[in-house]
Amino acid sequence: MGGALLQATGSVTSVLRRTFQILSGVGEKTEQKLWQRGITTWSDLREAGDDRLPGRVQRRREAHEDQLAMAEHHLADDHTAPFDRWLPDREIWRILQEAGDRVMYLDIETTGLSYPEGRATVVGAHTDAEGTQLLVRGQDLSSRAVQDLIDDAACLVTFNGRRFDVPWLEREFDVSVDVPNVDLMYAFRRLDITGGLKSIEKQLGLDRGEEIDDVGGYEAVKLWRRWERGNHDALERLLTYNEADVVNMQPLADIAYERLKAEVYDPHEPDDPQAQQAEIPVEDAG
DNA sequence: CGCAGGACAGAGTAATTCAG
DNA sequence: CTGAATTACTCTGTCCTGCG
Repeated sequence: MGGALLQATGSVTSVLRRTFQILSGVGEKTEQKLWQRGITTWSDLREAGDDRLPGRVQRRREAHEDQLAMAEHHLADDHTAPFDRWLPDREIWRILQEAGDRVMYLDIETTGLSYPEGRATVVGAHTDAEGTQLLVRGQDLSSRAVQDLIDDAACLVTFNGRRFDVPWLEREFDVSVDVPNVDLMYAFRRLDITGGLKSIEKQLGLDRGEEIDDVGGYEAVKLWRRWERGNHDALERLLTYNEADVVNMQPLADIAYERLKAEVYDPHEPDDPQAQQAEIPVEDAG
């Protein structure tokens, strides 16, 4: 695999640093056009002559330079938060690789679906750096603890968390969540993989321990009630369940990232004279 | 069971391309 | 070059989803 090393230059640059949709007036199509013309990184864009750029990009050059400088600046400081606002929602997954081991997989259990009748019972988080932390109501679950947890993250990964977990935490614990949130539900929906977390795990062949295979969301509510009535095992089971959720989200996120990258970026890779891919159709009419 | 917000469709506007 | 046709982007409004 001698030659692969040279080509690997391309894959070292994360998708986020190939992303032009953070720029004004640049959407999906314009970004693809840039990629196909061999302008694949931010520095490519800065160095490209006007003759290689679509008109709408030429005309916005000054604004784009400011926007790129801003993006570089935030990235250098590990501030991924602004990208959550700059990127169209469907592309927020591109932040994932940038956050490295500060990606936090987050999942909460509650006593029901609606607030404020329901209350959070377990807040579970998993990171490569810290492992799994489970905050339990009545023990170590507090606004402070939740805020500390979130402040450590450069990026959250949740399942339906944009609509459930994160707004819930913001309301019940009055925390501010100033980090991007990659919601795997939407990432997978984009890959035509639909269903709940457990269903998707199954579809992808990920197995959780069989002793909690049958635990669903509503079961988590009942487990908490049993624990409140004095059943110690019920809490153990609930915690095992929550931990499985946050731990399993990591491979899910990896799969989603790789597949989305393959779907979104790879088909628009520029023709590389060193890597003659015979199957790239040449259909450029201009 | 309630909900925020994502997908999708349609309309309106701006930019780009193309024929002549 | 010009005007028309095409393409891209943005905004608004509906519908629908999976969370415990």
